[in-house]
Amino acid sequence: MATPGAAGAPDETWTIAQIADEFGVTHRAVRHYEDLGLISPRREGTRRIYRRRDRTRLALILRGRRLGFPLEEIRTIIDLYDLPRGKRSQLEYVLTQIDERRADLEQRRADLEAAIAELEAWEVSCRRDLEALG
Amino acid sequence: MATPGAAGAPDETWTIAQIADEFGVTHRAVRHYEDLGLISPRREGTRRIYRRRDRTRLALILRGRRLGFPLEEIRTIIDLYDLPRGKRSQLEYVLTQIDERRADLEQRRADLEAAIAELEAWEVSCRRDLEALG
DNA sequence: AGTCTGCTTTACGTTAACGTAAACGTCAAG
DNA sequence: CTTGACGTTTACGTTAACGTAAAGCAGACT
Repeated sequence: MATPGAAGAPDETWTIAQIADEFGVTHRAVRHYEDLGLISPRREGTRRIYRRRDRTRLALILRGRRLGFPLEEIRTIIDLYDLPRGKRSQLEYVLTQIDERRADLEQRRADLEAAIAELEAWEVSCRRDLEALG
Repeated sequence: MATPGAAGAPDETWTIAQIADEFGVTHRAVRHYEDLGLISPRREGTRRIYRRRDRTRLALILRGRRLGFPLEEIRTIIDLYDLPRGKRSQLEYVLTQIDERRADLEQRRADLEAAIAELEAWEVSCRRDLEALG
């Protein structure tokens, strides 16, 4: 679509404007993520070339951001994905990291559920008051 | 406990150090929330006096913060709690606000579930690799 | 009286996550 | 060949959410 070759080819590439547009962020933001080492697109001369792997990472970054994680923390998380997991010690390290992350996420989930439940109870009470008014 | 009167009395009060300590934040943070209008403790002379209502608000603030909401947004939310909900128009306004908030929270929940599911799948794959190593 | 502890205001400093110009390269179209 | 459209680096600006002095009051202890 963006480059020659069959649609959906595994070596499809995009420019910075294309992915920024597609993900709804600015080029500045994308370059910022690169400065912090969250993505590292290839270069064609001086131009940045984004591939599927970069898109995947960007999606992870944005989700992490929506969840309120600081970019530095997001970096350590997605870096874990690329860690060589051949040796036992590395696997065990990844597992402990996963546990930490999950504990964090579970805490967030608890907060979320509480907030949602509160909102719903509130809504019910509002609707009841409304009906009482005719 | 902190002031004369029976424990659990509805007019119990606390100093800034006490609530800051109890909620695990700094006095500076608490005063910052006040600067932004998120809490407004009574004064005894020049000293701030915190009551149950302030504690409730602080709890809401901190949960909002854990959820990654900006303080300004948190302010508009908890201000809604104190809105007079006598008239129909006010009730309807609150209901629309509740809907907006809930849509936001549902989005976050989706992100959260996705992240957790991903982590779990990853963990399974790691454990499988570990077993393969003996 | 002196000193400590706890609280106060005022105000500048800091970090994160970009925004926003400035100044320049480059390739295809007019 | 000049004009755009798009890309690049460098660097200062901005907002949020506090941190961190600095300097002073007020009641309790010694």
